[in-house]
Amino acid sequence: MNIGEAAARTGLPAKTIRYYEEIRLIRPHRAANGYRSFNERDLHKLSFLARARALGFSIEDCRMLLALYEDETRASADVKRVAEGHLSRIDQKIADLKSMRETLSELVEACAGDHRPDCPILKGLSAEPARMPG
Amino acid sequence: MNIGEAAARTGLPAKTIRYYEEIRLIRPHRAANGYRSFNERDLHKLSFLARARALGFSIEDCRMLLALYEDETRASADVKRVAEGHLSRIDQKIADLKSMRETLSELVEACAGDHRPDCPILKGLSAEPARMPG
DNA sequence: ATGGACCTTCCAGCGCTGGGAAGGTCAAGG
DNA sequence: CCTTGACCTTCCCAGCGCTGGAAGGTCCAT
Repeated sequence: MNIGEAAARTGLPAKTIRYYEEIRLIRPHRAANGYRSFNERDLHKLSFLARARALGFSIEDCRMLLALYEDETRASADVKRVAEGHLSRIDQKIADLKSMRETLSELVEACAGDHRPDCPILKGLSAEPARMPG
Repeated sequence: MNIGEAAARTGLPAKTIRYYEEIRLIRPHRAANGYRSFNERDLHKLSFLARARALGFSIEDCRMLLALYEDETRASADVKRVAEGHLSRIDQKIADLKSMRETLSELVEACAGDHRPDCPILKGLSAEPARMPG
């Protein structure tokens, strides 16, 4: 099938599929007219990529996971290692965001949000953030 | 002072400071020899930017916040609106990451992580993710 | 005069698309 | 047979927010 149908069936934009081919994640055949030609195997790989990307795996993680997916002799430990690495990166991001959220919401709550110029948010951004007042 | 000292005192890399000038967030003077020359006001703005960026504000948010910071007649409501917008983006990101984390950790926990090829993580990525089995 | 630390500009790249131009190909309809 | 329009192709530019490197100018100490 052509790229349009592959896009429709995997939910990935055609642009993204071309990009995945460019970076050698997939290697669809070419028809005589030069069009990419996708088989069921390609579709599976694309769907796999779509799900892995939706879980936030980097492209390089995806490349590794796809290789393991295709390797019948893999050890599940190898897969698990990749996933655990990603999990800890997610945890780190969540922690960072929560910390930002904490600071920011304190500032927002302290701000009257009216017509006056006095603003704790700007004060907080212009001064070294004071530590817990206690 | 030169860019090196400005970098040391704000904690921002010199490259980043040059970039901020390029996108017109700051406009340091130039000395006769062509070197950028930073005054205290520039330093304050750079520190402000460093803190705003550390809280995850986008460059465009920073541009807006900096303009409000410099405008003595601002309304704190305008600042608050920017901050609240950012706060809700943070909340959305946290929610997304938590959702990823949830799915991923279920898969990781189900994986034996041994020498055998059987792997629930790969299975989960290759099949339509099953909804709660209940 | 020389060395090295500093400064300058410009160019390219990261991951991951998205947008759009310019052009080839195909199937259907007049 | 020719046109229309949907599809496909490649290529290049843009964006985020820097970051790296190359090539070269400036300054200061020795």
